[in-house]
Amino acid sequence: MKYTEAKEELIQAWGNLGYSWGLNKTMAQIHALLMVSPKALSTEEIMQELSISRGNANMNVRALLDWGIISRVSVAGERKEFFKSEKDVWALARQVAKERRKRELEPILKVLKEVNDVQTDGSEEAKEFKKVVKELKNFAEKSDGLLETFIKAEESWFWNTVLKMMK
Amino acid sequence: MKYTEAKEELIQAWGNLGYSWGLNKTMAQIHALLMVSPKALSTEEIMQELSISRGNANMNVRALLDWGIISRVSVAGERKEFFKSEKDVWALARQVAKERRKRELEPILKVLKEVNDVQTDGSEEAKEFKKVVKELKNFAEKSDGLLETFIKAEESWFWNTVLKMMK
DNA sequence: CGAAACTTTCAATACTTATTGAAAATTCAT
DNA sequence: ATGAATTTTCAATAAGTATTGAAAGTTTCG
Repeated sequence: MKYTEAKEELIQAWGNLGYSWGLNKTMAQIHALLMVSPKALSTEEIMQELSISRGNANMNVRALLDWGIISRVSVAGERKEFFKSEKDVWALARQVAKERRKRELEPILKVLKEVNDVQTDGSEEAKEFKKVVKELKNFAEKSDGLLETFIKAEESWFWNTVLKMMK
Repeated sequence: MKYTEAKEELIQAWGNLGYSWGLNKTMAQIHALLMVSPKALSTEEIMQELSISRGNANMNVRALLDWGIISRVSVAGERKEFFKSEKDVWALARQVAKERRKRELEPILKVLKEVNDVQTDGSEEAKEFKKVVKELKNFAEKSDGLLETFIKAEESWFWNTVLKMMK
């Protein structure tokens, strides 16, 4: 397989994966592009490589900056901005986990806490409801704890521990 | 807070969470409804409770059956089908992990393997590309292993191990 | 300051995905 | 086999999301 094809295919696949990680397709593709690029790229170059419009490039670059997984770079003698990706996959995963925790887990935890002290009228429905909420809350809290550990963990420590788990 | 409100809110919140787990909103809401219901529900009842059409209910119920997180139930003396959810949150999480592994991780692993033996023309771009692919592949494989362990694990063992990790 | 270089915004529009509801297909008791 | 009960399908359409591109805004430098 030739390099250009391979690059194309990787960007495509990364686009799909990123999508299921909660990014959108273009966001994930820009990210993939910056991942495999040895130098920082300008908006122009991103537009070119992915055949997307200026507006699209701009919006998604900013979203990536928001998520904290790419950063701005100044190039001496150049007026325009360049962007580079965090290349450490581990750091990237942590960042994504952090964002998703904030965006997804926290809201449901809030609801579960609220809903937990519902007034039970003694009906079977209400009893079942309470029971389920309690279990969900327990699970969500444990997951939250696990995620937090992951987010704060050092790479080597984490994988060592995980490897032990997997034995 | 009253029970009916609480139920409403939980279904809503679960809908959102489910969505970010890769289900769609209605799928997740049907699931939430079945989770909190002490008895199995018919398509009619699902339509009623969530104010959705027959077709929509049918399609999403089937998708949930496909994912293996709800099941059919026969009720003596009734001709129509009833559905109930797996209520064990843990089993549910495992099932979702399994599906997502199949749908998301496996395809990217395939691409990474393909793309891994690209012919490097010696350019800096190609070298960087190879390096990044290698790292991604390594990460994806480790994640895959971890997921597999999770999918196969017993609940108590898993949380015990995780709790140790979190110390 | 003035104007070229560059970035951001956003209304219009294209594209994608979800939903409806009625018709077709299936199931099942008689 | 018949037909009532039930489930499934699917074309039409609604709703949601992403993308464009040109205009407005900002920055930088002579």
